[in-house]
Amino acid sequence: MPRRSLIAEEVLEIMRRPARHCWTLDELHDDLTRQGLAPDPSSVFRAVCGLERSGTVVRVPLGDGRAHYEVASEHHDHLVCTTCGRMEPLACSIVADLASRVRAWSGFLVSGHQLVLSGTCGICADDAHGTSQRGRRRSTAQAGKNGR
Amino acid sequence: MPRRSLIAEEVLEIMRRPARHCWTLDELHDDLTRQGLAPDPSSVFRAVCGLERSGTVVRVPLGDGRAHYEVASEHHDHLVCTTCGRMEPLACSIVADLASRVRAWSGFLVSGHQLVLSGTCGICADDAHGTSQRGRRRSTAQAGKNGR
DNA sequence: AGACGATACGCAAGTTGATTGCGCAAGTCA
DNA sequence: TGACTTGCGCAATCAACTTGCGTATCGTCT
Repeated sequence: MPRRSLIAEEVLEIMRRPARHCWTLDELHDDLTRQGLAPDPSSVFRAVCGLERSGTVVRVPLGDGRAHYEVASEHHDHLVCTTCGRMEPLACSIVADLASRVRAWSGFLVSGHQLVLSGTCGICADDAHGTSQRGRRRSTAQAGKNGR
Repeated sequence: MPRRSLIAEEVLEIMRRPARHCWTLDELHDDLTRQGLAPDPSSVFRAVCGLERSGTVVRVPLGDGRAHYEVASEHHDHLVCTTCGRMEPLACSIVADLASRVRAWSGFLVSGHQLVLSGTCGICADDAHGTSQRGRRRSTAQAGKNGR
């Protein structure tokens, strides 16, 4: 039996929380630190690596030059709100027929895809219009985080 | 008048060649070196930065942790062959109706997207099957270039 | 033509995020 | 309990990108 790793367990529990959908190593490390554990970044990295190796979490290339991780589940795509920075999963069935269309179109055999949609999430759109009479949940939404 | 930059001009000319569709800084630097110029990598970086700032080229986040650049044109998406490493542009109209579907589906206002399809290109699929009744249109496939 | 200011570019160093080596401590198994 | 394995902190390394600085060169102005 593999020896249990405290950090890996905590990481997994953090990642299973619905508050957020996708984590960078940094964010995980911050969360762990906030919880009282103050692990070394390398330990977080190793924990996530282990989880990835075991197939529990997957790495999501979001195109911002950092590694993002999420718990493994049905393949899905991602919506990134450019206003609040939140990320939402997007049922991938919505692009399911793409493969066959592409194949017919160019002979390319699609075996996987990575789609990231950016724009404004419902909440932020409401805010912008001032219509916002709604219980705006907005997690720790750290805004921005653009530019490298 | 801005002073002309030899490197930027060469970079642009390389990127306009049809042989390839998407370049990393390294690849550009290699090509330039092969041409006899042997610029400093930082100069290539600055040249590309300038071109990007002027809107002549755009950075394409391909999710492999490196910066890829291509000449700016109509927005399009990308097909990456996992066998030969080639990258092809994919007319983006093929995912054009996605935005409205997503909006209806989740209230998310899509303003942009980045889609990378991976799989096997027609050539590699033919090769694998030996069936090679290739009539498939295709440009100059240069192989290799996987791995990090 | 010569002076001058701005820019390109090479060199070297710095930054950032990811990854690895090493050694100690703690857990597991026999 | 002793040997072996594994988790984890610390520090170092790596890769890709980015920046600072000094010099060479260009374009313009007089």
